[in-house]
Amino acid sequence: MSNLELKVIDQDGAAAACCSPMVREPLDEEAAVDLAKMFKALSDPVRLRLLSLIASHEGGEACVCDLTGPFDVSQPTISHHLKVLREAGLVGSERRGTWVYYWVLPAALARLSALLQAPAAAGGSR
Amino acid sequence: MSNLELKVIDQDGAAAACCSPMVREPLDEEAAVDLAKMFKALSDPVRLRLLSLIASHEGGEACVCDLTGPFDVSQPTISHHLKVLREAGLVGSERRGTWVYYWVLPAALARLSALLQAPAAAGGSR
DNA sequence: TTCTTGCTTCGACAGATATCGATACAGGCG
DNA sequence: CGCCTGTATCGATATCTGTCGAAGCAAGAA
Repeated sequence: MSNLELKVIDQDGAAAACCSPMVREPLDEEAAVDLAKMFKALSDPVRLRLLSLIASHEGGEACVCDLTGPFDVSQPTISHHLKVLREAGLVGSERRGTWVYYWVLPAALARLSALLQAPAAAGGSR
Repeated sequence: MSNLELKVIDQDGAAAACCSPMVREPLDEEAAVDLAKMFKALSDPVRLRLLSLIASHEGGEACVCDLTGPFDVSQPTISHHLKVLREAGLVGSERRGTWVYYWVLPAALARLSALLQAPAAAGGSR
């Protein structure tokens, strides 16, 4: 295997530096509790789709009115899921006049992504 | 913000090929349901620690007897969490004589990691 | 065989979660 | 001001989840 270290490019100087892959060393309990909250926010199909809708929306943000259409659930339920995503630190939001806009916080996703970096060829699967 | 594009270094040419980042295009419902199951398996602190314990264990695998010690929960509970991880496709297991061994399935982690690849500077965070 | 050890399954229960309709709040428009 | 629209919160409820102790199963030892 190459001797290149995987380097995650430092985005806006944030995140990604904090978390080496979990497959390299055991997580301590405190970190596990923290990370589990974020994964829990991702553990619902509606929230996953909301997140991807927001992220892939033009300008990187979307108002709630753009988000209620594609789903079969009621508007209060969408609002609930957005709150969960917000409280998990995965999205930010702001009211602008009549509408409320949501956008993804990339550092949070990057943190989780880095954590799950698999060793692939490294350790061998068995 | 900088105009640098975030480039994620291609690690060992593996994974990351199957799933483009969710921030690029909306997830369809079927994929969301499937992925949500995996994230749900990661949404518990005990399971996160179990996974990292298994992955970082010598040889890339660990028997259940190695996994019960570090936790405050009962052994049946550990067994339950291992089952959840297994049914989510995140780990494999095999009985070898007296002991049962678990190992991480790197492709599954890689898939999730790729999905969460953030565009960072690309779209702009707001 | 019987005993012991390692692990899984079972049954129960407390607490969390997803969902809804109803209601409240915030802001723009007459 | 009153009304309408967009969004959040409330209260209720059915389902899911994490946890336990007890019991079951598998494999080696005596």
